Amino acid sequence: MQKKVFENVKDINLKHTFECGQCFRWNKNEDDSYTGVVSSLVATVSLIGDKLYIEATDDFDWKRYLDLDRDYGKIKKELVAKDNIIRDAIDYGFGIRILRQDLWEVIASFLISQNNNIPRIKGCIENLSKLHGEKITDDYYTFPKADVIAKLKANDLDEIKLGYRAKYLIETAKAFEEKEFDSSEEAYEWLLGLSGVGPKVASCVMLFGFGYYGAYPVDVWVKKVMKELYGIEGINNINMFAKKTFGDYGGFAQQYLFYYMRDKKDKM
DNA sequence: GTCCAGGGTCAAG
DNA sequence: CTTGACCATGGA
Repeated sequence: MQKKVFENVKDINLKHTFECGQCFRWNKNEDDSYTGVVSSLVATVSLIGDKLYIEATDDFDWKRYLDLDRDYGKIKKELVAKDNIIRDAIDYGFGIRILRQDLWEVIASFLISQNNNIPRIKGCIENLSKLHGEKITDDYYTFPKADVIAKLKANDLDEIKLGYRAKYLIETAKAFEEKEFDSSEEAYEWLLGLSGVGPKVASCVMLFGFGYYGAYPVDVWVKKVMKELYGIEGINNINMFAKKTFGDYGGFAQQYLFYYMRDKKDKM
């Protein structure tokens, strides 16, 4: 076991970060810590005061993964300065941090997410890992790599119950490669060429996989929050507004708004 | 039984 | 460039 402690950590809350819909493999424990699979390790993260404790089966760059070097206080301040409406959403999910996740896992996960709900997405991903990932400990398996999925036939995924998404996953696994891009536009166009990847999934991958923080993924919840809080409808109007108002911080703004809208409904 | 979920594809207008 | 039927699955 590798133990690490990060002291004086600000602007982080584990529930906000792990349950804001950006990741699907972290689960809450009874003591409010979170256990999840990242890369090829299992880790448990707990936050006590401003100290972050991490216990993992292997060494890992947690500072990068948890984006600990970024000043989220500054980002929140600038967002509120440009748009007063987002204040409630930021107060609600004040501890969100955007994780630096593995590119392939993000592509595959959000491909599965289409027209699906988060509990079921998590179930699909867990079953996919159990069936085709590598065993780490008794209960935890790695997310299967693209070349493993690429070798499968459609019926190899039957018991995962991915529905029509199964063929997208295999086709995209075949086409996937770790690539370098000269610009974000080029990366986005490459993503749109993948099977089962449209504007929304590609935006999520830009944000969560490539770390392009100007991305503003629009799903049913963001549509809802844009209509109810801003009175804006239509994908083009939403995109224009987001670019104009949030600019390079669009991804952060989107996460606060998404979490606010989606989590809040459970408490009404 | 109907509606909905972090939508995309494809054909038609 | 936009619109709409269709796509599997399970929970509400």
